[in-house]
Amino acid sequence: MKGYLWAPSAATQSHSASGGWESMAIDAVGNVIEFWGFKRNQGRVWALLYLRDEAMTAADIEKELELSKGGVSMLIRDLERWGVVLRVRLHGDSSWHYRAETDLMQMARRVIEEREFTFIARIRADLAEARKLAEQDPATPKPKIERIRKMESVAEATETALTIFLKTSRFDVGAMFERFRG
Amino acid sequence: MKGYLWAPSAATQSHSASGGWESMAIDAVGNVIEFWGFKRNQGRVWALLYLRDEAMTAADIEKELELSKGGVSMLIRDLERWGVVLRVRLHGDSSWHYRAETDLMQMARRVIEEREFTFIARIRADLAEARKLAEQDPATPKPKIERIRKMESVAEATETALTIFLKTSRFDVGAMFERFRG
DNA sequence: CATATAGTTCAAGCCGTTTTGAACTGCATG
DNA sequence: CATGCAGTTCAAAACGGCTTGAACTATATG
Repeated sequence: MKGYLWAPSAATQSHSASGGWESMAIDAVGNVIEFWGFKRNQGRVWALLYLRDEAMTAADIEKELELSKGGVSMLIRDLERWGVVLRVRLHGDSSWHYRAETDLMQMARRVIEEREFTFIARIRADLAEARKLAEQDPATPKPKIERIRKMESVAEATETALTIFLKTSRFDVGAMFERFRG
Repeated sequence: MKGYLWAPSAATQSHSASGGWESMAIDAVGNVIEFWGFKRNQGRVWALLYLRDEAMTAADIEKELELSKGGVSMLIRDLERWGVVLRVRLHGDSSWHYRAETDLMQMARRVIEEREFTFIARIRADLAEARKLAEQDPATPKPKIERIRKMESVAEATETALTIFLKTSRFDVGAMFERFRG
């Protein structure tokens, strides 16, 4: 959620990728994924592998996406850890090849789930703690405590939004309805 | 959506604000708001004014939050522009005083609405354009076009999620149901 | 085992964003 | 109209995250 300044759309063309449209699509995925709080290039690597639908070497990726050796290594490590890229050994070749595995959305959901929820939970805890302390001090005026409570509700709303957000990314619409039924 | 590394919770204590709990609450708000893609200190300034529930001068804010003169000026300008902080002239005093106005959520929704939607719309347009070009080239294999389409659906899902997310922040649950009814 | 090539690590550099602080503007007051 | 204080502006500094590339490790091959 930080992307709000933008280079002209058609600007990033011609790289080394086949058609201009291929890198256009790849960059687009990079942008969505960055929006979700991941690195742009993680999205680009995944998109390249997914689009090509073939096992590529790190050297290939490095060349196509104009990234550094070390960078590719780290990006792939992340993607592997998240299970969206698979490392395969190809018949006679001595080097590793990489292949896009699952849908990106799945991994985005999983990672955001563990990452952002702890984050929001921490904020909520801090606010709860602050309110507890405020309540303990008899000098604190009642309305002030009420305002802290209001602030807590902002954090709660954020958490709710995030929950729904993740549920949606799972396309599990049913579960979302349940939330408002109980 | 980029906050995932964190300093110890109890660390930021004791500033100059009255109780430790006050700055704890203020920082918490700063963190939520940063999560939504705004500046941490925009959230902190708003939170201070909201918690105190009184009109404060820029100098007060500067002191309480340990910010620079210039910084406070710019932060307040932003908050004013968004309509969450109001500038008032107090009886005999020659300087301006500032007061928290609306609920933060409202402004977050408004700003995100205009900012993030254009962002996602642009990504979708790029992907659509890429697919169009791919389709025009007869050499492009059908499955590849299908994969671009799949990528488009990721962007679409993101947009949907964002919509629901904003609707939720408006607590307009009814409208959200409509979305899946039509 | 020597050599070559693939892959990893991490300190240093780069780059975009935020903050600072000094110069400046505007305004009220004596 | 000189003085002082509130508020603004903006270039430079600080900060933080990402990427680079050189040194290093691991692995395959003759």
